[in-house]
Amino acid sequence: MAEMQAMPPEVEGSEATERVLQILSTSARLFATTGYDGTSMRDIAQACNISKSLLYHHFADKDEIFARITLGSTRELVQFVEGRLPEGAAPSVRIRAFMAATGEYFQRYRWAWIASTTAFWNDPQQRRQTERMLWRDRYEGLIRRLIEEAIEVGEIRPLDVPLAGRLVLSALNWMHRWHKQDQGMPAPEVAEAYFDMIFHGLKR
Amino acid sequence: MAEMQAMPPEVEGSEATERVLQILSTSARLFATTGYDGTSMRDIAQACNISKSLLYHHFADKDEIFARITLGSTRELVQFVEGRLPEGAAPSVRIRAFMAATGEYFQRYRWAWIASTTAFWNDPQQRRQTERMLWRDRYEGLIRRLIEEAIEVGEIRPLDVPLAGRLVLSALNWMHRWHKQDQGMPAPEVAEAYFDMIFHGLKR
DNA sequence: CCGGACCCTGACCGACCGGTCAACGAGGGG
DNA sequence: CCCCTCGTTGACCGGTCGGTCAGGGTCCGG
Repeated sequence: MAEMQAMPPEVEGSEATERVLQILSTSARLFATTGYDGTSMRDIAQACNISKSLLYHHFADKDEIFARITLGSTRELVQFVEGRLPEGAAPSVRIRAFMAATGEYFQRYRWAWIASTTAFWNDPQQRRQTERMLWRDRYEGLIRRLIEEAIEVGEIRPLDVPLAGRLVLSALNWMHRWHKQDQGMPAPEVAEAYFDMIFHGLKR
Repeated sequence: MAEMQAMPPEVEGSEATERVLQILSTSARLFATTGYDGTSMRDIAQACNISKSLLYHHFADKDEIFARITLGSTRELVQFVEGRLPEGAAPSVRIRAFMAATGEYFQRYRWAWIASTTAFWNDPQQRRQTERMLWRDRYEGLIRRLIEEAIEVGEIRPLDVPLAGRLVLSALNWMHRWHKQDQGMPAPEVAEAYFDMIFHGLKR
């Protein structure tokens, strides 16, 4: 179950030819492992076994490749997670599902996820990142709303909601720094273990 | 209290001239904001108002500047935190102090910290990072030992210690992605609030 | 058979990269 | 006075960067 795929479904332009998909998934892996500045167009072309010029036939420039990956990945993450929240369930159950779904998304689309979460968080000149930030805000807004609902129904004690949300997201967003593919606990289980620790507390 | 300083005390070589310190602190800020590959030696020289050649008079190459920052910062972090654990106190109190001290270190040496925590985590060719990794392991070993002690004395329920340690470190290591200087809650308070959430749990 | 659309290529561009080098001026000891 | 050290500089190096360009090959509709 839940094997790793190259890229999330880029439904948008519906112009996802094989070549374009190859370029995107290869670039995602390179961006994730060596960073944006550390990945040259020559590197990408070579890893795809195509000429550098062909990259510019399919994409306007390096930044467009990167933006496609990060924007697409972030948008899909939100929709993926939203689609996996059990409707009508208790808020705490939905928070747990939120975390597990994020873990599963990370496991599936590892490279795109890593490229995305490590990207330009402080770039003064927000390139094409504004739309991506909107999705990111929606993602963060979602976990905050779930926490608020849990407080309202009395499952969670009153506390600093933005900070609690950041605690949850920090645990998830830092996973790529230590979690290995096909080794140790699967990411969704890690996410659920995190939930249990955070929800019930470490205290005996 | 706890105002920000440029660089942690680089006692080591005792050759911390003003110029060297200026180069290190300026480089740390640049590396932290634009990354290693995104920061050129020309950028550093210009930001210091010196010639590029002078950088090579004080340092062998770009990598040495970076290694000095990350290694020095990591080593100092461990010693800083170790020196702030109240001896004889209960393990949970020491865990709280561990987190608060890390928050304070982040606040003081912000740029060096960020450059350090975002550095080459997956570099295949470990440049001069091996010694730094030793300190990093010692830091992670420290929080794990504190958690184990808390379990032994019954303050914390039996659980996956490495995972609990990662939860704590994730919260701290992700702070730089959202915490702003001189705005909002000071970093040590954030760290303590994190501890309270994790230790007592969100559950009502 | 022609023409255009679509993939695809190698040669090439100016800019910038990390790093080197010879030399200069100031200061101090002999 | 000379000479040596030290902080400092601008000119320069080969190589790589992101990006451009003219054109080749192939397939398909007219």
